[in-house]
Amino acid sequence: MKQILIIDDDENLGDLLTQYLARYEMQAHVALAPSKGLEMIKKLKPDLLILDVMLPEKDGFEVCREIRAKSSIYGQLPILMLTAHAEVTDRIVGLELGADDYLPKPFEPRELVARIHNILRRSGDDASMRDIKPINGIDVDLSRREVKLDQVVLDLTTMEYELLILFMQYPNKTFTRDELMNRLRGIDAELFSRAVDTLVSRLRHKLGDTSKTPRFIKTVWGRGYTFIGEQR
Amino acid sequence: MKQILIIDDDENLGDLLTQYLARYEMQAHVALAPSKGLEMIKKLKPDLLILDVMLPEKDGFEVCREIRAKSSIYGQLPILMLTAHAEVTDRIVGLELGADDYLPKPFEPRELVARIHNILRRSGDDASMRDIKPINGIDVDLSRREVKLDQVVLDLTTMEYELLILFMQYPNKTFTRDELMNRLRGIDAELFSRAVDTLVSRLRHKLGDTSKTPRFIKTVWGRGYTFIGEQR
DNA sequence: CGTCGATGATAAGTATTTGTTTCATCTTAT
DNA sequence: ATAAGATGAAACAAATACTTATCATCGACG
Repeated sequence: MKQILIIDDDENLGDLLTQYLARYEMQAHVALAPSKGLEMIKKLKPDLLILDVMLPEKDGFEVCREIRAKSSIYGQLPILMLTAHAEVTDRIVGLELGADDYLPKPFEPRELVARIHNILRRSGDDASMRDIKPINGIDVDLSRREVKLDQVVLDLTTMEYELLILFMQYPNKTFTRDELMNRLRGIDAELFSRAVDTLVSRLRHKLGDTSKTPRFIKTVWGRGYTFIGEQR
Repeated sequence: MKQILIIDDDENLGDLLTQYLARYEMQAHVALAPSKGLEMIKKLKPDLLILDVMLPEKDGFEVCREIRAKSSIYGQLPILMLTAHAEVTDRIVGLELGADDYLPKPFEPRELVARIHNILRRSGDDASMRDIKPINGIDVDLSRREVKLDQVVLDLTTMEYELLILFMQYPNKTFTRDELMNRLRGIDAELFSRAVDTLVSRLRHKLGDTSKTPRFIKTVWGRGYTFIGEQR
């Protein structure tokens, strides 16, 4: 489980984030002050740091600079900064500070989760960054975001790609529509529409798959969908 | 048995829900006002809270916020909110409030039960999430919803799957047809229907079982059916 | 702004599952 | 052995869920 450290003096926000991230299999810890935070980094060895700009003692920029400066101590810890205003953002991400990403407050929680995943992926440490084994003729190159079916490159949309990745990470697992929606969009989505079905249908089509005699995606009637792994 | 607390000032709805949930092995309690509700949480330690948005004293959002804020008192109590209108829903589930799910009124009771199960499952507390021991060549992976018979994956329908799970949770227990009906469909089923027999027959067929010399499901004449555990 | 591609919603058509009926077969009690 | 009730399973009917074409909407991009 990913360990996330949050340095933010807003205790309430910290709690909420902790709770929210828990749903995505991330364990969050909160430090209310930078000094405490730096201490915790050494102990916890978190996988990612969420850093507020507005802090007591010294501001987030300072903290970020310090961490980057002392990389021998803190390593290449990925950092996501929370900015109060959008204007300053330019400087944050660039060389000057070395943060990996930023997010202006107020933000959508799912947006945060998306960014976290992004950063972890870039830093090559995310579970979703594990290589994906070729299955049944489908070959995925995560770093290039390229999918080949029987040596032919497929042109997939974002959703289609994400869905395929998700499926291939858990071959033979039956996903309910809720699960798929949640994993793809980060929150509990509306169930009233056939959005998932449509998406699956589109992906199937590009994979040259048929619902009747599926080569890849099997419909589990009354439950959801399953990506067929190697059969034995 | 799961304890569900309902905070809703509509006494009628509360009664109906209580009754309905009872069929699904959930004991519901109703609090008509938030203050009373918070009190009852402490006493009852419910497994889940159903929270109406429209309430006297203060609205459901307030209550939700309060519960989340005082997690030291209320713990990580899962919350399902009932919203009068669908528009606000985005904010409910997200970080801002920390509810686990929402359901716009009016809703189908079935839908409610489904959501409750979802939430309880996510919070890792659902009985249906328990592992099932392999018995006599049948291996069930609940998280994947996968059933293997002698290493071969079986293709079961929802009802067949549910029936098998139920059987395997209580090997050697003789279920009457009523019991099976009630457990599988959650309602008092008509006693003159042979639906259970048909279902058992179909499951047997997929298991390669025969009623005469049963390997798995034994008919207890005049009573019901028994799933055969390990024999010694 | 207007276009284009991606995604969401809707609905008609189709497929699958599940319930019911029926009848052959089986069990048990006379 | 026979009758009465119970069960098994096939065939049919009803309920339910899925597929996909089509249209609407949204956001990115020029």
